[in-house]
Amino acid sequence: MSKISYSIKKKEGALIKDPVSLVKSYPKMHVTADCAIFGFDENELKVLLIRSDLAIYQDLWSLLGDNIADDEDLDAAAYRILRERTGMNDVYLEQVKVFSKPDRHPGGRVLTVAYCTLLNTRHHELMIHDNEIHWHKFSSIEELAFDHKEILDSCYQWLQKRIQEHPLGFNLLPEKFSLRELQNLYEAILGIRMDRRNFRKKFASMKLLIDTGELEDDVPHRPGKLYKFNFEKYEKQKNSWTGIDF
Amino acid sequence: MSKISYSIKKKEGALIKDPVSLVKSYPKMHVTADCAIFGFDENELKVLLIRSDLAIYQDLWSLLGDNIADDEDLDAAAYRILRERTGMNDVYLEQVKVFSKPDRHPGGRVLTVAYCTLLNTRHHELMIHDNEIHWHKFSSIEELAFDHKEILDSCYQWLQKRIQEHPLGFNLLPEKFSLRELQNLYEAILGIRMDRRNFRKKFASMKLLIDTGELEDDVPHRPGKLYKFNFEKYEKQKNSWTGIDF
DNA sequence: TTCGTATCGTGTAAACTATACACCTTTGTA
DNA sequence: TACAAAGGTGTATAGTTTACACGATACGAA
Repeated sequence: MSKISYSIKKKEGALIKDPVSLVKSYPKMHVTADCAIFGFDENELKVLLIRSDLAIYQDLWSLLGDNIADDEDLDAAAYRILRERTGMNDVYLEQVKVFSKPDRHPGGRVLTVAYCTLLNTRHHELMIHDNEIHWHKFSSIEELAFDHKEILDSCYQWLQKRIQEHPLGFNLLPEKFSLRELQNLYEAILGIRMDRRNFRKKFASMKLLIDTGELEDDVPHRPGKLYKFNFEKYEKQKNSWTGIDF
Repeated sequence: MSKISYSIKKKEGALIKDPVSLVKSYPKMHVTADCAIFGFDENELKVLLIRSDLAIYQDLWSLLGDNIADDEDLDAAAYRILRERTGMNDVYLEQVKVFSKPDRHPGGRVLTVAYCTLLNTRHHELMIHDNEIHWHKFSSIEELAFDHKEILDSCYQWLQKRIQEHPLGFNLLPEKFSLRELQNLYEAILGIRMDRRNFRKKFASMKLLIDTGELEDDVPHRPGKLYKFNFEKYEKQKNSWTGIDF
């Protein structure tokens, strides 16, 4: 039984009137948020990494992370990290999992909350000025500092699962995109090939795509129509949403 | 930008040789684990709650929780809480989400990691000796101490979703159970009625039920067959598992 | 012992959904 | 002008899900 277990409080018998001194008697630990920042570019899933500044992880890369400030909500901390590093505010971001192995950080016990972040690299690339930060192909990332490879793999699995339940993929694409780009994205993330006609039918039946009336203009072949994702309509119906299924 | 942001470290230029003093400079906070402990009894979903010992939450109940010890993994902490309160070791338990609002605890900032726990009440009821702890009907829980109602609701939503992807429900049932009990469980958790024949077909097609050859012996009508869940077979195939779908 | 009640156990037809598959069109480039 | 590359579309088949009904069995009460 832990030395600081709940049962100690109960032995006092009477109700506790001073929660502040109670909480002060509890142990504290370091807490960070780490963001697995995914982008999609040249038909490949990319991850934004920073060069580790710890000597023992020399030449290794790590996820972007930071401490949680004393009065800061975790989601706010994750948004702050994104804002500081990419300059962007309107980024899709979701909490994935806490990583808590006592020895996961060489500097002592640090608990970290993993966030999965999806953004469009084109939209964001110009705002990154730190040349220690780069986009890496997800498929060629082999080793990272700390337990960040494990965290990244968890976030990728989370993404694979989540993208089949909700249309998150649009956060990785430009505002206007062709159906081919959309299909390439799904194929890259899920690691499977799909039938083009069936893929189009599936998205057509969701009725969440808006035909912009525009065409691609930078392809060396017949250009496809450009669509926008109907975020508003999706927001309205997502409570009764049951999944996409590929 | 946060006062304790990552970028401060980078200004030093050279690589950091002493991660321990680096980490010591970070802020610390209190961290707990709270368990939403679900049971199933009399065709109802139940939750194990403890009477709050804080005066400001007098007459309110709360989830079972405790601090994380300095050298303790989060999952280990959740198991410890379960072991201390129910006496059980072999309980199904999964991390759900971190709750981090700065003002969620009246005694100061306490970050908590929510765990969803499933157990069979019959198997465990005798081992609970603390009379401040009771099973409550999930459907009649209206207010809890702290933000525990919000946490419980998140865990319930997690359970509803998860039980449609993986056969977790068996953790809430006795070792041997009838198909009617199994269906009652799913109907209670999902809040829907199902066709008995289709429900049976679905589970039959999974081939994860073992016919014990025994019959119910405490029902005032024709007894049903008793089955066991084939945990071993499920463990082997769960990596390639794609879902149940009700 | 018999009857009423509650549940058990089972199969099939219809509706729906997912899959496999091919051809002509459009654009750009050589 | 013809070749290369992808766009855009429809249909038939297989597979899955749903809706639905009846005889059998056990218990309890009269």
